[in-house]
Amino acid sequence: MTSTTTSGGQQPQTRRGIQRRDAILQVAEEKFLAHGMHDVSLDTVVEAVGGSKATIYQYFGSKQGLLDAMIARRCERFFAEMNFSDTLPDQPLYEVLLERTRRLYQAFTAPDNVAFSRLIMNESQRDSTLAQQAYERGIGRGIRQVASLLEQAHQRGEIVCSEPMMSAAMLVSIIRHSQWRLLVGLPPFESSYEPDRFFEYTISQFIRGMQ
Amino acid sequence: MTSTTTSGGQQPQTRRGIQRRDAILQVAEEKFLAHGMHDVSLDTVVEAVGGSKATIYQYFGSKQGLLDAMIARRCERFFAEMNFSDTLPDQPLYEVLLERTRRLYQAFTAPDNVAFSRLIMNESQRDSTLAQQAYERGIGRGIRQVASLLEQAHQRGEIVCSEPMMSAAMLVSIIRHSQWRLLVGLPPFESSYEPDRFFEYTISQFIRGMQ
DNA sequence: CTGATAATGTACTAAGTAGTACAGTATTGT
DNA sequence: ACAATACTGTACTACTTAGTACATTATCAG
Repeated sequence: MTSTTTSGGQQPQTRRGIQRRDAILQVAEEKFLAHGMHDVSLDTVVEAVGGSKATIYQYFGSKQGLLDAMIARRCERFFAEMNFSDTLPDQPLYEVLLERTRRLYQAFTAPDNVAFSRLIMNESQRDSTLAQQAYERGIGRGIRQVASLLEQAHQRGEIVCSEPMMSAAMLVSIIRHSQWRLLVGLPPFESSYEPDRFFEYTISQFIRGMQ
Repeated sequence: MTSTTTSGGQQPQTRRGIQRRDAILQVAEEKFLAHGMHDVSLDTVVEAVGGSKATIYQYFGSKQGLLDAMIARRCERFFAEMNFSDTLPDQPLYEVLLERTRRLYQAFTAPDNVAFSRLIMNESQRDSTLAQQAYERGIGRGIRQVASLLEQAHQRGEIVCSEPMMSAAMLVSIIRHSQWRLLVGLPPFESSYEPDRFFEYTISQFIRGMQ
């Protein structure tokens, strides 16, 4: 994850090779996210992308290597989405948290990211380091950023918050909860609330608890 | 899930058959939880439990049937653990919620149940009804019960809570969050808090938000 | 004890699939 | 244009594994 994707196979050397590698990753991502790694054979991938397995083994070394590369690629994109500020703007905390929560919610409940979470979680049984990094740079980062906002609001005197990480974890975990529901095919909230209504209510109560 | 486990294969007719069926389920459960269904072959199961595949197909019809029976069995046990009261005892709400939260936490973070959640989630890609039922009777039930407690506390005048389901979801989702962390091999909380300290802090803030 | 039925071990089949060898084809710098 | 090199299609192998056929052995009611 430090070096973009060196492990496994050789890097392509020609323009065509680069395009082929990208196309393979693209198709593999679709298939793996839709059906899970175990239920997608390399022959299926080859059939959809054209070419042959030789190319896949050339660039990725193994099926696992292909999955790893696909995961690394998706992580990059996802972590880029998560690039929020962690300095508290000059607005009421309520507005700031509402906006931040909405954005995190959007990111975590996008269908592709729901499927991606499932994949990551499955793979964590084989090797957990990947899932741990995805956690730290995904939801974990979201929590730390919210904690930072809370700490600044505390220093500003807007709230009293002795344990920003704990409070932030409480708030952000409701997003993960919605993701979990979507993962098993349920609507994102217990009753058929609109997200906005849920967040407005929740964040109100959350902030009132720190006053 | 309505009829205990009829689908798939034939029920055993002799005492020995019943014992064999149980032994197979026991071993399958261990293996499936530890490594995931795809990475455990029936030959592995047979090797561990003795006997032969013929017996498995006799009782369960297919590998999928064995998994389904194993899941049904675990669900029964898990749902029994979740059998908490939903009438508010004559104690401070803080005490009640703290106790309830501790218990839910115990249930959801027990290693077997963490592994079981992973299995359920994987299977939800193939057929989501099972995962949905597990959700509704597991964490969903926990949320509804907490909501009921909140509603009673509201009527008692101890708190103001216009949307008990929303508030309950906020509180209970932190337990699922810990489960998720354990699932990927991280410690259950962001920093190395003791569970009790985390819950005391969180529930205090949670209740203060409803006053 | 005995016949009927249930359980199970042996020995297979059939199918799918990860991974490879190698020859032929495209690409690219000069 | 022309090597040199990178790429890729064909055609395989080796292996795993879900599922089955059938003969043998255990169980049990009367």
